[in-house]
Amino acid sequence: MLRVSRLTDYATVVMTCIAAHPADVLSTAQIADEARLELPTVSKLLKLLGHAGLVESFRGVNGGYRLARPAEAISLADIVEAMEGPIGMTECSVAQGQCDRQSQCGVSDSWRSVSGAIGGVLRAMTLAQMLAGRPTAPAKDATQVAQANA
Amino acid sequence: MLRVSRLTDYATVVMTCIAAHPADVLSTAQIADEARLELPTVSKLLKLLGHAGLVESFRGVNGGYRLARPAEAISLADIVEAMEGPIGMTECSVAQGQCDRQSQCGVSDSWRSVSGAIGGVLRAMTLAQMLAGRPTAPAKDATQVAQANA
DNA sequence: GAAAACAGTACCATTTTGGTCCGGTATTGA
DNA sequence: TCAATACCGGACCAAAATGGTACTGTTTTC
Ligand code: FES
Ligand code: FES
Repeated sequence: MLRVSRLTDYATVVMTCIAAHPADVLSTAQIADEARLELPTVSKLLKLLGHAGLVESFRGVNGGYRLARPAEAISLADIVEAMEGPIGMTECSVAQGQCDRQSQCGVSDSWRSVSGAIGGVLRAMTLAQMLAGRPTAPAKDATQVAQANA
Repeated sequence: MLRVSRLTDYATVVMTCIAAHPADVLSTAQIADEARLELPTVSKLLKLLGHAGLVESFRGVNGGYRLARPAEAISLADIVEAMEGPIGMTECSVAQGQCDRQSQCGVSDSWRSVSGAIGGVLRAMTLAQMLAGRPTAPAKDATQVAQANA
């Protein structure tokens, strides 16, 4: 179904919850409650997101998490990459030289091209736009352009 | 890694092989040989592609497969949908109402938007372009537009 | 009617995913 | 000082998806 993993979906939910309280440091329990997700799951998500530098963590009593940058400076691509690693549509295109067919294979260049385009779409969607929950104009423009080119 | 399944990758290889011989009806064995893939695997792929109406099949001696439409009229989106079903980035966005969080969840609209944009990118890449193996200008344009919007 | 070649389906091994748990460490504050 | 809070880093497991293969049936040609 060409889908993103469920954890990645949840990660966006968690990030919007955190972004909704820009001033506060929220504990995992608070975030889990607000996102309506299980606490251990949220904990795992936040570890990944922290590792990617998207959230800051604070230990000890009254510890928790906070966005590391303003929501405008965090894109959907950042979140997806934090959860799933680099964006590449095919195995061949990331593991350069692993596929013994690559020399004769004419499609790898095309796949790399569309991977880049999809990365662009993901970069165009910011956390701030997701928080607003509105139609998000830029992605729509990209759709129209792509369709016009087809 | 936000990747398409390996079978889908192989499907594009198989489709370009078939497209390279627009006049002939190729047997599964010939296609497997040309694509350097295992015969049973190619057989499975072609069955799927046939169901989706992308290739025509002919039974009996000297049977085989042929493109159902010209390569210019087959997009990467067609192939991906044939292999993986409808393009939707999240489980929630396809199974409307399955997710009990949907009412409070503010991100589903954003995901739907990017799913549409990504569908546009996939629709913009035709089999003919993949066959040419060249940089494929349209997808690049889409990338630039998306990045400009970011 | 024999051979060629696709159709359908069932099956299994492996990998990936989703989800949970636990011992360790840092911070706060009584 | 010391206990409570809360993140950190793993290990761990069950379930699902994936990929690959095999087998039986049907259609067409010669
Ligand atoms: S590069 Fe591996 S199949 Fe194309
Ligand atoms: S609609 Fe299911 S998590 Fe957003």
